[in-house]
Amino acid sequence: MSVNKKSLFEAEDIVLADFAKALGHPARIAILKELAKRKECICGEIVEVLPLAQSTVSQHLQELKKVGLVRGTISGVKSCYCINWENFEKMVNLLNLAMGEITKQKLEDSCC
Amino acid sequence: MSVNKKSLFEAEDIVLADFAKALGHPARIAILKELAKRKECICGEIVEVLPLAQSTVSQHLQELKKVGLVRGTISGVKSCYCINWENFEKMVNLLNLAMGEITKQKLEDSCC
DNA sequence: TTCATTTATCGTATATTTGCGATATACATA
DNA sequence: TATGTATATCGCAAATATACGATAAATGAA
Repeated sequence: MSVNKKSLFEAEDIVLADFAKALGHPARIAILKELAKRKECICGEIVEVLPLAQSTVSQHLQELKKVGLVRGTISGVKSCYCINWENFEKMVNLLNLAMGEITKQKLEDSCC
Repeated sequence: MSVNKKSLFEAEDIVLADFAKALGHPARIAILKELAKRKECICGEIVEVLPLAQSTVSQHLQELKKVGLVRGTISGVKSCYCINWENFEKMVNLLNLAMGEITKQKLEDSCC
């Protein structure tokens, strides 16, 4: 891949693809579910629940942070993670919009 | 990555992650939109629309096929692609379920 | 101050993805 | 039959993702 062609696509599709990619690993889905379920959202608790090394979990957290689905603040030795609801809802809306747009076109007779 | 740890997660999360991963590239989102929009769904038309080489588009199509979002049949020289609505709707349902489950837990007071 | 704890980051290995050109295959048509 | 067209697949290169252990940084506790 000498060049990355992603930028040549529609801006909306790029944003949605980035969100979807963030959901594209079961560890990150599990993390989001875990964050939603808890109030404390401490990193160590997530590490305990997942079958991965601490450094790997930290990496997945950074990735979720990168696309804005998760927010993290340091409170003493521990760090506190939680879902960035504003962006999470933005993602859900984008997903619904795109999937809805596609579904709307569903025809009585598919050609294959 | 000496070992692939994905199989250690919840089956539902794995399925959803696979679907999400398939949506994780703007080319594949564009392909799905294009397939939904057209009746003929011929590969060449998709190649024309996308800023990618024919072989690359073919690869993306195969990936969508692999997760079951797209179905392809050969009709003469040309091949005919279309959305596999059964699986597409399965994906939408899984997405809604998981995202809904997470959103439901949204608390008045986020800790960070 | 010293030690333990928590977490991020670095370095590294390996796997997968992305992308292209070249080529093979299969059909349609002249 | 020979030729052109459409598409899949192969081979390759580069980029990115996945995963871990080791280590650094920061804090809290003894």
